[in-house]
Amino acid sequence: MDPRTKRKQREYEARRQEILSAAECLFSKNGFFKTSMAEIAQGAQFAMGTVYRFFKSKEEIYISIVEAKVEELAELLDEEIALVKTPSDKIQAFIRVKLDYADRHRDFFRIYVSEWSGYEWTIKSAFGERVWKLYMAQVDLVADLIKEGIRRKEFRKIDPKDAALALHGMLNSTMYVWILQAKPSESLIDKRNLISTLFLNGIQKESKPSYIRRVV
Amino acid sequence: MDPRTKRKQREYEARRQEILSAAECLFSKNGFFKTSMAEIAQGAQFAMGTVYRFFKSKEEIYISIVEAKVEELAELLDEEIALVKTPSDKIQAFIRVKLDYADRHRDFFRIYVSEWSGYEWTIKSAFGERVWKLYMAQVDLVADLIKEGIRRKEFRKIDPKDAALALHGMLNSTMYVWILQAKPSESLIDKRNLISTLFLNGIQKESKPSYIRRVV
Amino acid sequence: MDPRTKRKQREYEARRQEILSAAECLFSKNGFFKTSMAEIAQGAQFAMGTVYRFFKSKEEIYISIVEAKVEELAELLDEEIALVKTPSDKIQAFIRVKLDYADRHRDFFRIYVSEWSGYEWTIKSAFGERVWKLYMAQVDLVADLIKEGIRRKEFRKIDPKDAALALHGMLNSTMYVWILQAKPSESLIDKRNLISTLFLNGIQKESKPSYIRRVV
Amino acid sequence: MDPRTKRKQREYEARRQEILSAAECLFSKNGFFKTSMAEIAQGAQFAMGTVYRFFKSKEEIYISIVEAKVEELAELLDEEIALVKTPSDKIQAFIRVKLDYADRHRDFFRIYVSEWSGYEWTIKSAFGERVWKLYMAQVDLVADLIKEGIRRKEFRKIDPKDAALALHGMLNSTMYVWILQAKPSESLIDKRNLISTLFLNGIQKESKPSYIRRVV
DNA sequence: TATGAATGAGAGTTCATTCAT
DNA sequence: TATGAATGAACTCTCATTCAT
Repeated sequence: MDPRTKRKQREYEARRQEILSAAECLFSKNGFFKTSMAEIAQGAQFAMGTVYRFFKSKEEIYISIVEAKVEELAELLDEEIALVKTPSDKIQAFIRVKLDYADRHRDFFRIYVSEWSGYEWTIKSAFGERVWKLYMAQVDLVADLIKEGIRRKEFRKIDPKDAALALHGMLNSTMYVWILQAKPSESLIDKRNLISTLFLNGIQKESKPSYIRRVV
Repeated sequence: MDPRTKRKQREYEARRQEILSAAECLFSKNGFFKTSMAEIAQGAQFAMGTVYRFFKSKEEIYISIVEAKVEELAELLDEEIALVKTPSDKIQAFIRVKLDYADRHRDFFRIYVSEWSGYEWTIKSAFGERVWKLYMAQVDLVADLIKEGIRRKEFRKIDPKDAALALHGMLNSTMYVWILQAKPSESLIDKRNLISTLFLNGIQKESKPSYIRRVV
Repeated sequence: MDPRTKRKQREYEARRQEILSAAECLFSKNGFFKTSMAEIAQGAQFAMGTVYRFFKSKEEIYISIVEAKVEELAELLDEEIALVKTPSDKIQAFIRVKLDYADRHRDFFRIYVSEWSGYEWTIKSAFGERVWKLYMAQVDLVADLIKEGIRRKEFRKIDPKDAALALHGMLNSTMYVWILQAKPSESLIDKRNLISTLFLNGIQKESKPSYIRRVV
Repeated sequence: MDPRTKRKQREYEARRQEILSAAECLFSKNGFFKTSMAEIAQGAQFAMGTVYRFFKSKEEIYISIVEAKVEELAELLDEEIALVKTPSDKIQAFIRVKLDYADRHRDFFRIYVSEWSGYEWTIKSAFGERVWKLYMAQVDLVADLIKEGIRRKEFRKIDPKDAALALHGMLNSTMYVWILQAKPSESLIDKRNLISTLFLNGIQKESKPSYIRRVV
């Protein structure tokens, strides 16, 4: 490819990222509705018209932020889950990676949790649908792990989707309250053992000795 | 009391309710920001000025809806929990009552879940604080039940608040997805056994035979 | 006349006065536009509908206040001016009575000055015209005194109307600044000698020894 | 400076002036409260949002009009007063310049007089304070001239501030009535001699032959 | 291509006035 | 006659989006 074109593409991407960064910070602080395009443009050091060259609406910026991060998270989850064998271990990895990611992207997770259960009703668009699908893909990922666990007789016969949803909720509410605390007394990652234990004990066969590997 | 005054009070309350009803429906459908006072007034069949005789701002309407319902739910929870003895049974009652209430107040729970995890950042006011406290009171209620269970050696030694939060999340995400389905294939109350089993197995002592009473 | 009818009339007048009193106080404090009918009604201890039985609009209340007081002042001026003989003395009496009246009706004079030169452009009605005529009648009263003084060769040949207007302005600005002071260091009546001296010296024949009687 | 930037500044200033002009006309005709932002925008041939790019509130427009003109007048007064020597001449210059300015800025003086004595009670803000100070600076300017006249034994021993206030009032009421006349039979400047004579005779030492220079 | 001034519909809120009780 | 709840037009101000430069 023409190196000139390449450089242009790189620059384009860089500008796009700057806008997303500025917007992420503002959305996280003030919410979607109380953040204005003027603020986003100023935060990204661009004129408003320029912002509109990259995103056709405020809504699209919002969706793009969520999409990018959720995709990144999805990849991370896939990678880490692939490293271990048993469904139990995979679920533990899932929990660990997700909490860790939230720990490191606090700003974004403010938006994430909010989107997951708050804005969905106010942002109805093709994009909203796409984000929703990404979310549900995460739930389905866990559901599949549970299904495999049931097949292996490690887990009890429960509805995999419902159980996956429950795990999602446990993680979300935990993250939510952690985010609200101005100075979290403890790292979010410390909640990992509680959630792992709680969830795995909850779905494992009663007979099976509940052994949760403690990760240091 | 003067019967005339009484009737007036009744009428006042009736009108107030009509406004709250209309607003609840609209907030539930479109969210707080995309619902206008003009829509609320029209929905309640009143002039805008009339709405302002009952509520001094849009925010107050919102808060009133949440507060009233959350308080009602809190009372229901208290009552039902008092009817059974053991922490396990009380937690099961908690889950049942909450899912049942959501089943019967679908519109409101759209707002409830939204508020619980999305709204806090955009509306911070004395009212917002009050609602937040009501939410946390529910979490604390469960935390106390868990504490008691731990004291009785029925539950494992876990952080009661964190566990309570996890249960809250499980319920919320379950309700959330159920609400999003236009025509729920099954009643929300059917999820009760899954969540009860999952959560109680999760927190109970491993030695103890996990016995979840099936409620018919 | 039927004594019953009489009592009714007395009561009617009493109610009317209560409304005017409350309104005067409020207009004086907050101005015409920032005073609401609800406040006036509440201040007079009546329902809003009742206020409208006595005055057909907020504007009419405003005008009525001004009219009543200006008429009272006009009568006082006539009486006091009649007690002395020379144009000089009459003018001094005019100044004294007006300042004294302002001293005693501070609230009203806030409105008076305001009306005299502020609100006229915002309140255009038949009533506004009437108040304007009352004001100008006061100017004409002084103009006539000056005319008489000129005829008697006590005053110089100047335009009586213009001179009268000038006196009006001197009084107004003096009263205005006095009213604005939260705690006037001195009584408004103390300004009398300055204004009398200034104005009479200004219009008297140069040859004539300027003798201003000092009133104790 | 970059010529492009310069042109932009010029255009910005031009637009700002257009808004101020339209507002001045409307405020003068209908008063502050009965003039709506929609009318101002329409009068200036702009969209409402555009008006708000230049002024952050209706109040700020109002204040800006008054401030700009009062400052211009203040400069004119300073200049003209500096051209003559004696306090008497300076006071005459003051009167002449002010009447002349009113003659040429009729619309504004409607607002000026109104503000001077009617507005203070309804708009109390940092801006209002500023305008009030500008007004009082004019009074103080005259007060200083009178003080100097007293020191030179040209004027009688009177309170300089009170006398200055009286002059202000004479000018205001004269201007006010002139403004109210739809088609003034005579130019406002013709009142100059009356006011000068009246005021200077009023404050000059009796012994001193009253010599008022007639300006052609 | 980048700009940011201009747009104008629409927001929440107020309040003089009316009228059923 | 007295009430005060109801009205709804009008208010000030915001901001996502467009487009001439």
